[in-house]
Amino acid sequence: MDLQRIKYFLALAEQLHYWKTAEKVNITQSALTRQIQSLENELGLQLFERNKRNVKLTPAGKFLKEKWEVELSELEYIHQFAKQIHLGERGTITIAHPDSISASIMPDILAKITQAFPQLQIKLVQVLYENQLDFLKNYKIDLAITRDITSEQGIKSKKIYSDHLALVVPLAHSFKRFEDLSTESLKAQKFILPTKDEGSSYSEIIQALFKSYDFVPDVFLHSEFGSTIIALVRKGLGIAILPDSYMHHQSPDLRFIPLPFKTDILINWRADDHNPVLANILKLVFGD
Amino acid sequence: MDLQRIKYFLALAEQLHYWKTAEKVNITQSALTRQIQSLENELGLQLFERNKRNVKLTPAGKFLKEKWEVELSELEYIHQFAKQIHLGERGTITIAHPDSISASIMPDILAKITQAFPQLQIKLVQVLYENQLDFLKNYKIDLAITRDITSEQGIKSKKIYSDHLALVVPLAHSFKRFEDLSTESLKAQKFILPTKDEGSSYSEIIQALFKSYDFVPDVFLHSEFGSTIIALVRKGLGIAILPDSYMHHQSPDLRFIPLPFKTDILINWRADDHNPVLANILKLVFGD
DNA sequence: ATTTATTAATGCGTATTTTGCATTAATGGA
DNA sequence: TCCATTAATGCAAAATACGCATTAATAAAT
Repeated sequence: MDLQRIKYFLALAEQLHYWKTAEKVNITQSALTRQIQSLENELGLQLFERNKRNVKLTPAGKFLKEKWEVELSELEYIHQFAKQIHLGERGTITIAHPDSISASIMPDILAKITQAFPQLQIKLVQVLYENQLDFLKNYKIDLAITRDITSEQGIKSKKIYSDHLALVVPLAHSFKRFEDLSTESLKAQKFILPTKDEGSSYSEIIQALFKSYDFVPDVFLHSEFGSTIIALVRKGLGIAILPDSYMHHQSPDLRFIPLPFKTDILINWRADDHNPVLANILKLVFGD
Repeated sequence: MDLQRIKYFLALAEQLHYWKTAEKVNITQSALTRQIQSLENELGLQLFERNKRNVKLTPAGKFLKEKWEVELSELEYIHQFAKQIHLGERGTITIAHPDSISASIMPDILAKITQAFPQLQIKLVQVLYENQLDFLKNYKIDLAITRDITSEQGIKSKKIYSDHLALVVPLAHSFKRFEDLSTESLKAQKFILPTKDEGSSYSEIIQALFKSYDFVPDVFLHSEFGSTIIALVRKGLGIAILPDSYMHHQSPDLRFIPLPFKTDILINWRADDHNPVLANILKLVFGD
């Protein structure tokens, strides 16, 4: 059954006149007659009660007019919706990102996305560092924003930002500026650091930092969660090293002392992911 | 857009394999390929992500699979429903009938209808005698059961039943049997009779009855409603003449004395009414 | 009663679309 | 590197849809 036929039927059901209807839908009266006839045959019922003079809907025709009108407009809506999905204007994308950037570049990225594609549904999730790539490969997330470089097969990555590491100390602490730091003064500190992850490029940078001062830090606590670390530093339990993105989190009683070490933020996605939503987002993020 | 195409799409979306699907839906792989292609063109989007080796739904395709499945089954249901309307198995019919038969032949008729066509919706209405034909012609009712013969243009009628008139008296009344009646004894009675309607064949029969006894009755009250008349007789306010169908109404303290006058019950409908529901009901009522 | 105007159905030739067959081209696995 | 698999495509045949002209039925006008 052709939907076009149903449209012809609806037009005729409105006009109840073959000639006028045929003209309106841009076919000849003969074609219209046959379209209606074949529609009737296909359904095995009569749609119109007609003689050579008058056209009138049968009860079944009246019923179908009402139902088909609804059904067709539903279909039209569905097709529009599908088109939007095709164009990547509609759909869902799940993004994992580290806590550190949730107050710095994430708001910018999200603002850009929602402005360009207001119909998009974005799910933000927190994923442990070690799970990020697994989740990406297993379609649990579509986009992973990380500080780690990966050379995994089938995953594409691109740097979108880089920030400096910073030493985080309470306001009252004796460290005020970078120049206050020395191997001696650092050795005396208790450190709160991120979980040391084998092969994580982020923890390698931190290790490189300590190596530049040529000592092994006294780490009394590891945590994967920046906000936990910040809370502990604020309580005076130690000092930390964090990306200076955390400065954007409101922490009035802390001091961030920038260090000459940079940490990159990368965006990772499946190379074979053809979801148009992803393509749009990547275009948006790299576009300018 | 042909619904058949959508069915092909759904089959392929299930199998994700052109050859197997083509075999299943009884066309060649080449035809299926082209059907999907033209569907994609028509919608302006891609349904499958495919190379020479694998077939996979795109996000839009996945969305449409779900939606179309629902929509198609809805359409199928609608078409079945319409078919039932066409066959007169489904729909609404409005019937007017006199109060007198609501406990005699109406239950039989209604039982027959609901048994044969359980999906039918029947509306019963009470209409004043004088309005019956008007309502019928103006599509306010579809079937009028009356005691009056009509020769109205465009209305068809057929007798379905006839019952006797009966004299209705309180049990204590001196009239016990038909033989008790005489012109003299009748003259002494007070009568409660139906509204005298010009040209109504029913009131003509009652007039004929009195003429056979050769007197003019003392009518102290007219009412169109049989149940009102019965209530008045029970209170001892007079005696009445009613169709003996009223015997089926529970009236323990009344006596019905059958009279040798018959009154017909007719069923009336519009001659140009092609509603299949009507045809079915007429067939049922006259069928046996 | 007869004529006229209107209008849905239909016969027929043409144009368009769809189909099947055979072949091609791409791809994953041995 | 070769082979098996499988979606796409060229082409001719079949099916379908279309428009034109005509027909048949009917309501309105005379």
